[in-house]
Amino acid sequence: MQIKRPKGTEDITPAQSYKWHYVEALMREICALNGYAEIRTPAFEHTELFHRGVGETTDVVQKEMYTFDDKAGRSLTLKPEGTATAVRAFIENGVFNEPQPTKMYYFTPCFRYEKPQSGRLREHHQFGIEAFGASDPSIDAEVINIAMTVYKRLGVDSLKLKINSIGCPKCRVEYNKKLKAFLSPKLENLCETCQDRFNKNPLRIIDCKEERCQKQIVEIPFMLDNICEECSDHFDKFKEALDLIGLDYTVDPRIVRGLDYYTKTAFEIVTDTIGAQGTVCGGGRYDGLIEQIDGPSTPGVGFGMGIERLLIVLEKAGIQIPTPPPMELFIIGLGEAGLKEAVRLIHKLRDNNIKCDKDYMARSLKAQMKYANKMNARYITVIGEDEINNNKIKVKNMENGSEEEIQLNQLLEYMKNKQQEVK
RNA sequence: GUGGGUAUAGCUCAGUUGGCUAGAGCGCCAGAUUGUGGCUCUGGAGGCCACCGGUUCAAGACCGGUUAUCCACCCCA
Repeated sequence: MQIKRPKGTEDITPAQSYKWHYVEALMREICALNGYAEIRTPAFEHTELFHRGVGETTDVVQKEMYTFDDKAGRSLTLKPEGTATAVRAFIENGVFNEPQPTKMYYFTPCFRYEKPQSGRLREHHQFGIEAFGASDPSIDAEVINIAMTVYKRLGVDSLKLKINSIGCPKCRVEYNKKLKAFLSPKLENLCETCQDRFNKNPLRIIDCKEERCQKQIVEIPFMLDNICEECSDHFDKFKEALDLIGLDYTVDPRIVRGLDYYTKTAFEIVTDTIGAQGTVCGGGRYDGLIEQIDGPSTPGVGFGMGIERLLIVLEKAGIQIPTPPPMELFIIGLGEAGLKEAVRLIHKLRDNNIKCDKDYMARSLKAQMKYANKMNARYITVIGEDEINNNKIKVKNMENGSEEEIQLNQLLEYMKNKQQEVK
């Protein structure tokens, strides 16, 4: 039986990887511009990190984690998301001793044991950023702007930004009371999951898609209408900052993120072009998280952006990612002497940053021409006995078919000039 | 975890009410008088028709199971 890739995973083949390079390079550029530096962290962590960081009541922790014991009996878990790890590394490496805020980004695989569908994998990749140490609402807006800028620069302008405030622990206590008071008379009309949510995390009931639940909660009090003065003030200034940047948004009191650590700002960037899984970026503020996992009391805000979903958005929008630059020169060696000269030359040219190649398949001249054409080589040259003896070669422009005769020992200079012309 | 769709060449797919030596396009390889690509033409390689069992004289087609994959729910990026 042929071995196949595990369910919900994807291979990124050489013919596809340039797309990843392109979007990652763009993300790095935008991060650098905004003062965010990369952090690289392990793909797995002690399981406890996610129990404490992501939250016991979340679906992610309850049923989606890839957890296993290593040979010494430690419980480890493949990262289901990026923020908890970033926070752990921030604390562990004492990064809070450096000038604040700490602004960083990462690319990471994330693993969740889910049933795959369009835009949903068991291993997916996230581009994420986190800003630690600042509670200023303008940094919430900065974080979101980075996400929006990535898409904007790629040519996507059809996305919608939805924002909400889900309060802080202080106002949430009051709100939960209010929620429960509202819900308890309707409790038996709610679905099973919501009845469970009622005790563990009533806020999530707002998010339920069950029709019977939606019917019951049309007049449910929203967190947004019940946040404390501090949170309300933060939300106002946050919106103001979005306005100053010029970002369009809609306030959606229904946004409740699925991870427990969020406070105040919560946001989603959504599209309706890629199927049911339309959230292309999600994030928010998590002012209690760092303390929660034994770090100094430090506010934070960040997002995760799914790279696979981003690529689907681009594909659906018909946006072409630029292909890598073509080969400058393909050298066709003929005869023993010509083949040797081809080997010598391609390495000499490569040492001088000329992208070039030769045949390795013992192909005929014609077949090599065809191959060079398929590789989109800009120039080709044929080198055999005569060329070597006379020190003269013809370099052919593959775009227009024209040929120029030059001296063999001038090939490097000739190609350098051609390279200059392009730039 | 629940529901529905689909499994035939590297890729995209045909295969008529069960009757083949299982096909096409693209891609790959080779050639079209021996040192010049793209277009065209010719040829070739490549399939246990997902797997296991059943019905039948006969199964790629029908039935059952398994697995994989796609889509949706839940949830999320």
